[in-house]
Amino acid sequence: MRNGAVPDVVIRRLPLYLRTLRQLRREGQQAVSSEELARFLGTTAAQIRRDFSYFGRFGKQGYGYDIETLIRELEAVLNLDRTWDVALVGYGNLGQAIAHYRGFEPNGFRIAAIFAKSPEHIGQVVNGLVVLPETEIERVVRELAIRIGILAVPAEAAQEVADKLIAGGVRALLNYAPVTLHVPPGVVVRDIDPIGALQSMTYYLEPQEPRPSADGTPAPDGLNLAAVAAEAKRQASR
Amino acid sequence: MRNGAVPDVVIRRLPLYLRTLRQLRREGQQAVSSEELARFLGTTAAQIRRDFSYFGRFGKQGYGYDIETLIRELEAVLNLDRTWDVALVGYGNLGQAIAHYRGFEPNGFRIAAIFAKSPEHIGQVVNGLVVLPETEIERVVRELAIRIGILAVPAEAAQEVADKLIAGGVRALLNYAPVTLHVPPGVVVRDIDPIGALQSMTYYLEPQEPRPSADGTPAPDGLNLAAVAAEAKRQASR
DNA sequence: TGGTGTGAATACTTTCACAGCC
DNA sequence: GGCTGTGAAAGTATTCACACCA
Repeated sequence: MRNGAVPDVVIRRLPLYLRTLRQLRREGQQAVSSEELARFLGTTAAQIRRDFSYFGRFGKQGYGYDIETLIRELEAVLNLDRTWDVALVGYGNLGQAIAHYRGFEPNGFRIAAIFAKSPEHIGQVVNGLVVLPETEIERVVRELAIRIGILAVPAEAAQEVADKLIAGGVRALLNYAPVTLHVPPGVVVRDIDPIGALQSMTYYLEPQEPRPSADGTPAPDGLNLAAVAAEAKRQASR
Repeated sequence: MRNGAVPDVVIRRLPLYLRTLRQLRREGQQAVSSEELARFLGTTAAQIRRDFSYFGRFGKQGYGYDIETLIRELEAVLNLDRTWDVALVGYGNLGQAIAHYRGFEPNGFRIAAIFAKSPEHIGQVVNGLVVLPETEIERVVRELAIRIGILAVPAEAAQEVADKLIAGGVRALLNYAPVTLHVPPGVVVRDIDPIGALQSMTYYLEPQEPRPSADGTPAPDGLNLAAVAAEAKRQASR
C-alpha cells in the first residue's frame, strides 16, 4: 500500500509464509530454517530473512525459526490475532459461492452481513444470516463496525457499492468485479481477477493455432468424451 | 515470469489496459491519451507509455492512441487473437461456480474439459461437457492439445493434479488451491488467493478489538437484521 | 556447525523531463 | 499545442556475503 516503512510486496508475502508454517506445524515440525521455508515456497532464503527482519528478530542462529513462535509473530503483525467481520455484497453465482465457502472462518474471517440487489435474493437465509438489501449497506456496516468488504457484484455496480461500503466505514475491499475501483486514501483494495491472470499467462504460451480439426465436432481426435466418462464411472463403481 | 526482454510486471498490467480500452470502445470513444488512461486505472501516464513502448510505437503525438488499434495490438501481444481451450479440474463448490461462469468465452477462453474425482460428479453434463474422471487428465488434455489448466481442487490434491496436467502438455496454471505449486521451467502459474489477499489487507487496518458486545447475540446494537430485510423487501415489492 | 540478521552491491521498476513529431 | 517515446535519474526490491552467535 502507501508509503509505510514496510513495502507492500513484503506484506503480501506474509500470508504465504503463514500458510506454509501452519502446514508444517500440522505435520508436527518444530523448527524451520529460512533455507527450508524457501524451498517450500519457491523463493530464496535471503528474501525470507529480509522479510522477517522488517518486524523483529524471530530466529535463532544455528537453529532456525521456532514454528509456533513465528506463526504467532506473523499473526500479530498482520492483525490476525482476532476475528474480522466481513460484509459480502452480491448474491449471484459468485456471491453464493463465496457465502458458502468454508475457508474464511478457520482463517479468522467471518461473513457478518450479506447484501444483494435482487428482491429474489433479499430475505434468503444463509448460515443464519438474512440477505439484506443493498440500500442498507451503509447503515448496517456502520452498526456492526465492519471494516472489510467483499465485492461480488457486476462490474457496473462495483464502484457504487464500494462507495457505500466505504461510507459505512469499510477500509479494505476484496474486489471480484473486473473494474478498477477508485477509493480515497486509507482504503486498501485487492483485486481477484482470474480473467486478467489467464490473459497474462497466454503471453508466455506458444501462439499456435488451435488444432485445425473441423469445427462443430464436439469430440475431435476420435476421443469420445462421453464414453470415456461412462467407462471410467463403471470402473470406479465396481 | 523468467527473464525475457519484457518484465512480468508489465505483462500483468496489459490485461488491465485491455479491459479499460474495451470499456472505452463500448462507450464509443475513438482515441485516448496515456494521461486519460492513467486516470481510469489509477496509475501514471509515464508508466503506461513505458509499458506500451516495450512492444512498439502505438501512439500518435498530439493525438494519443487509437483505441481500436491499440486493442488489437495488445491482443496480439498477449496471444489473445484466438480462443484458448482450458481444462478445469475440480467440480466441488468452486469448480461448479467456475464451470458456470459466463465470463470466459467473451474473453477468449473456453472450458473444453472438466475433471473431477468424486464418482458422484463424474458423468454429469455441464454446458454440453461430460465431467471426466481425473485419471483421464493426461490423455484427454494431450488429445485436445490443451495448454491451460484451472485448479479448483483441495490443497492436498493440487500438486498431483498439476503434475498430471503438465504431463499432458499444459503450460499455464490458474491455481485456486491454497498451496505453492512446484512446476518445471516453462510452466507459468498464477494464484488466486482470496484468503491471502484478506490477510494482507488486515495489516493496514486498525487492530481495534471487535466491538465488546456480549457474544451470542445474533444482532447486536439493537439492529434486527431479519426485520431490516423483511421491511426492505416489503417496500421493494410494492 | 549451521544458521540468522544485515550492510553493501546489484538488479529491477518507476518517474522525470524533454526532444521530436503530428 | 498537445502528446508520444525514451534516455537518464531516482526509487525499490532482491541478492550477496559475511560477522556473529547458540
